[in-house]
This record gives sequence, C-alpha cells and structure tokens, in this order.
Amino acid sequence: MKFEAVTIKDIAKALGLSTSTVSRALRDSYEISPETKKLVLEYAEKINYHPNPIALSLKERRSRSIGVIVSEIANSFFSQAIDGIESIAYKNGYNVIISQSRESFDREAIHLQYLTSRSIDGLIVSVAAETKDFSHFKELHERGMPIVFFDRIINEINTHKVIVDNYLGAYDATRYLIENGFKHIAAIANNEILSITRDRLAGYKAALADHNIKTDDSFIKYCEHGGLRLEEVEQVVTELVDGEIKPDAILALGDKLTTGTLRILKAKKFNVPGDIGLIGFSNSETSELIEPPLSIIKQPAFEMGEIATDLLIQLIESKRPVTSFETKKLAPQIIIRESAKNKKNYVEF
Amino acid sequence: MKFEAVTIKDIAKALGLSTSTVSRALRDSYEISPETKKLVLEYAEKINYHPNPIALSLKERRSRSIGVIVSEIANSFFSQAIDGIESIAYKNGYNVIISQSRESFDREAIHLQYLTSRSIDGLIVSVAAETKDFSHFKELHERGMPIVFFDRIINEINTHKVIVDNYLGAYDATRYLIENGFKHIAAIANNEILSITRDRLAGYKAALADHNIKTDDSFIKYCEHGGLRLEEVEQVVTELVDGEIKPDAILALGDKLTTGTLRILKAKKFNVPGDIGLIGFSNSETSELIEPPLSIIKQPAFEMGEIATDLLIQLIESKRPVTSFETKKLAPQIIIRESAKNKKNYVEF
DNA sequence: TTTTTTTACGCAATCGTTCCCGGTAACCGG
DNA sequence: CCGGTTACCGGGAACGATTGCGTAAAAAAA
Repeated sequence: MKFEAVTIKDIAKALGLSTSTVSRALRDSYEISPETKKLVLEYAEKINYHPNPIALSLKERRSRSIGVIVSEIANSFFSQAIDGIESIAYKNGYNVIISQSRESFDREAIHLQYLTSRSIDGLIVSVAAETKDFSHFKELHERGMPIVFFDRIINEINTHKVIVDNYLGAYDATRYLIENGFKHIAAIANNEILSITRDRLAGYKAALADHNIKTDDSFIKYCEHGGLRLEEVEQVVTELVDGEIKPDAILALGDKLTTGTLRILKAKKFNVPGDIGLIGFSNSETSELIEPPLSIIKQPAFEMGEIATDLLIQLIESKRPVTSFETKKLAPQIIIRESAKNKKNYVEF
Repeated sequence: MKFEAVTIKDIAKALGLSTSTVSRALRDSYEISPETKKLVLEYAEKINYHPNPIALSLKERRSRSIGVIVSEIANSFFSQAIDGIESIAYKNGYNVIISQSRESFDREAIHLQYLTSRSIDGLIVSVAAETKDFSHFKELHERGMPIVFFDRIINEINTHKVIVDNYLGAYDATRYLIENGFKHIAAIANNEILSITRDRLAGYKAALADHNIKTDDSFIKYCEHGGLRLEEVEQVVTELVDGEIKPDAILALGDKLTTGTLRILKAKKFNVPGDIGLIGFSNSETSELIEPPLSIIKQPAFEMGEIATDLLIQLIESKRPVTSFETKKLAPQIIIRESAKNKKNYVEF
C-alpha cells in the first residue's frame, strides 16, 4: 500500500543540490539565487511535489488540526455548526476531527483523552448533558490546551465562548405564548446542570414573572439525556398532561425535546395547538413542513461554528498567552407558526 | 502556546536509560528485563506519557486518518452516514477528516487535492452531483490510494462500493403508487449522470413498464444540483404541474428533492396527496411529523457508513494489493404514510 | 578456569523538514 | 593586493519514535 514518495530529497538529488537549498528555495528564502529557485520550483511542480504535513507537524510541534466534541453529529443544530467549523478551519489550513459524546460523560472523557493523545492544536466543545464534573476540561485547559466552548458552555473555565442569548430566546417565546392567551405554560428542559438549561429557564421564569404568573415547579421538567431517548420525553410529557393542572402550552428547551414533545403529543392524540400549544428550540430544516408548522427558536448554528473556530484559531496562533476572553452572544431567531398560535387566531394552513 | 512535552527522552533521562530501551520496554519487547520494564511502565504512567502520534506517523508512513467527501454534512443522510463512519474509524484508531463538495465539481477536486496533501491513508466518497469527469479520482486510485465509494458511486473505478438497492427502492415505491391508483407518476431526479439517478430511474421505469404504463420522458425531471438550491426544484415542479398532462403523483429521487418538492407543492397550494401524491428518498428524522406524513424510501445510512469504513480499513491494512472488490448492496426501507395514499383510502391522522 | 551463550542494553540510522552554523566564492573599496 | 562584504549554498542537528546491529556483563557450558 505504498503511496507516492516524492520528497525534498528527491528534488535535491535530481538537481544536484542539498536538501537545505531545496527547502529554502521552496520557501522563497532570500539567500537562494533566482535561477536556483526557478529550477527547484519548476522541478517541484513537474514531479508534483507536496511537502509532507506530518514531517512539518513534527518539526513545528503543531498538527494543524482541531478537535470537536458534540453530543451527536446527526442533529441539525450540530451538523450546521460543524459545517461552520469546517469551513473556517479549512480556510485556515486546519482540519477537523469530530467526536460524539452522545450526551454521555464517559464517552466525552474518553474522546477528550483520545483527541489530546492525537496531538490536536485546540478544541471546540459543546458539553454532554450528563457532564456535571468539569475537571477533565479544566485540567486540560490549565495545561495550556486552547479550548472554545459553544452552545453548552462551562462557567468555571475562563476561555472564549459562543452562545446565543438563551435567556432572551426563552423569554420572548414565553412572552409570545402569554400574550396569545396561553395561561399554563410548562417547560421541558435538558439536564438541570447545563448552561443552556439554566439560562433558558431563567428567561422562561422571568417572562412569567413579568406577566404576573406564578412559576409552578411541577411545570418544569428535566430530561437527563436531552431527549436523546424518546422514552424520557414521553415520561415527562405524560407527567405534565396527567398532572392536576394540565398545561395549555409547552416550551421545549432543546432540539430533540421539541420534536420529541410533538411526537408524544401526537401519539397521545392531542391537538396542537388546539389542546396544547408548542414552541421550542430547534434547528430542524423541515420545521415549517411539520404538522402543525412548528414555532421555533432557532440558533444561528453555522455562524456559531464559524465564530468559535475563528476564536480558537486566534488562541492557537497567538504569540503570547491570551488572558482576556470573550463570550460572544448571538441573537436567536424566533419564528412563530401555527403550533404556538392561539386557538382563536388559528388558521388552517 | 506550549502544550505538554513528555517524550520518550524524558523518561530515558529520568531513569538513566537509553531511548531505545525505553521504547522497547513500552512495547513490551522480550529483550528488556522485567524489572526495567516495570520501572519504565510505572514512570511513564506517573508522568502521563503518551506516544506522539505524529512521530509515529512519520516513521510508519501512515497517518491513521481517513478522508471523507460528501456533498454536505448538514443533511440527514450524510450526517447519519458520517456517524457510522466515525464510529468504526474510532474503534480502529483512525480519525476522520470531513469535507463538503456542496455538489460542486471544483470544490470536490480542491478538497481531494487538499486531503491527499494531508497524507490520509484512505478515502470515502459520495461524489458530487456536478461531477461528470472522474479522472481525478481515477488517477488517485491508480497511484495506490485506497478509496471506497458509497451512495453515489463510480462504475469506472474498480474498488469497494456501498449502496442501497436503488433500483428496488424506486421500483417498489413506484409500484406502490400504481397499485394505489395513481396513474400519472412523475419522477424528479438528481443530475442525470449520477449512479443513483440511473439506478433509481431504471427502477421507476421498470415498475411502470411492468404495469403497462408508458414512460413519458416529459415526466422525468432532473435537478443539476440535487435540490441543494430550492429554485431548481421549483423550476421542475412548476414544469410538471403546468404541463399538458398534470401528474397525480411524484416520485422524488433524493433527500433534498423530496422535502423540496413538498415545499413547492405546499407553496403552490396543492393538496398532498389529494391533488398530487408524493413519495421520495429521504432520511429525515422528522418525516412522520410532516404534514402530510411523508412516505419515504429510507437508506440505512449509519450502516452504510460503517460498512464503507470497514471495507476501507481492510484495504488500508491489507498486506498485499487487493484485486477483488465487492459492491455491498443493502436493502432500502420503504415507509408508506399518508403522502402516498390514494384519496379513497386516505385517513386523517 | 575458559569458552560459549544469553541477557540486557546502547548506538545510530531513519522518517521528511527546517534552520542554525558555517564555508566559499566573487566583488568592492582603499 | 588585502580585508571586508555580500551572495549562495551545504552539513548536520534537531522534532519523537522505532529498530537493526553491536557489545558488555552475566550465566551456562565445557
């Protein structure tokens, strides 16, 4: 399984030069005569020479590759974000190594270990739903690994972060529901410890409070694995609709939770929004094709990936240690469709 | 931005041994005494030594990474396939470098160039819709690069391939439509040159022929970019519904085409399946939530990714040149829902 | 005790590049 | 003609790991 072999040595030998000269000629050094440069360049072109990136990595002690850890690739939000990551990385000559935690702490730790042992230059992470202990990230960060968090961030680690205004997204969505006549609004959230859960629930509660609605803790449900398993969504939805006070609307605080909730509501033969209104965070490409057309809080996933990667590459390529970090907060996009419209305003598609 | 530095030399120095001895001790060579081994192993463990994969790659002339080229990551089919690829690659200690052609021939060629210059050990490809000239793949393959094609394959190159039975999928879907009373079935396909287009259209035509329905060429429409741009879908759908004979059902032969067609039909206020029935290839996670619940021909994307990766790794790690190749053909899954049900059998969800 | 065989380790080359030192011309001013 | 630039180029040591070969000391055989 040999594959090509043309190295700087081959050029040197063929042209009767030393490897140093060839190397310098290729890098356009001033101490090489124009004629020699031309000679080398032309010959290199002719035999289709390409510098061996592995040898370069070894020499420069950098791999020009960045690691990415997300919960799952086959999720609209993350695949769009990866799209953004990949595009910026490519522009800067980096490649991207992706791994999936599937919301599991153990898998996350293993992949983290694996990635660092593969000598990556930096890391982009959206933490797993299960993760409550951040010491593995912390230790790595303290040892000097550039890390950028996005979406699900960690306050305990001081580095660049990229998020949407989760508070605002949840606040506005909740406000919309209230202003459209929904009175009993339940929330289905991810794991309680997650940054996005905290921020989004805060927005939800604030909107209720601002409209003089008392927050009912039994109206807030958590899914440990972020709805990765439909059973947990079924569990909490069942609890909600079987409770003494049935909600008339649900705010779903995660991609999988939004479609999952709709799935369960449909299975239980509830009319949405007739019986229960629904709005949720989602980056699904087909949200408007869904029945009923889904009201969503959409994150600029592609852009988030781009920004995170830009920040990471800045970190990696910075000459002196970076001490001041920023948290980029982008605006979510709220799209109201039938699933969150009040019965009296409801129009058939 | 220094990050760790513990090498075999550090161990050697600390223990007063030579690097060769340390290396051999770590690899459990028989020529090292048990005591020395223990010493080295324990110290390595203590200072958290990990072999530098880049140095290894240089020495062994292999990078343990595989390249993947797909049209876009943020597409259910491909993200599921990548999921499968990633899982097998990870199990075998490979990492995966992903790039997107976005159906463009030029981007595909550039990425191919980039990937090979990054010294990958092998390649998994689903070719871009635009690609009519396969010489870049051919040349690479002839120079010894292991390649596995999946989904959109190239007959001209003799290597492992992984596909679904596209003929069967299209045949059965068409047959279903016919048997349910649809008479004028149009097909919307990808670029004409694509393997999946050829196979799927062949299945479509065969089903029509087997039911004594004449194939009408004006009923077959092509989208150069596989529906990546909604305009091209709009264009062909418009042509179909404005034609002298309006189809009463549409078979969409690609992920983006299926949802795209539905989008356009809805925009044009057509009732599906009342006015026009619809079935298509799709791996969308939300197909049953869509209005109307979408009938789909689903590919085992994850499994395809797994198999392709398995085959590729076999190729890479084979001692002697592989000369006999196989084309794995998996069964598509046909899921019939309301969008393809005849009016008279149609039941409201 | 001497010779042979093991045992256990070190030296140095290698993978493809870069880059620090030199070194050798040619050239120039005085 | 000589010292000093300048322009060009080569040698060889890295980067981190593996590995063939050589060899000292210890163990076994004679």
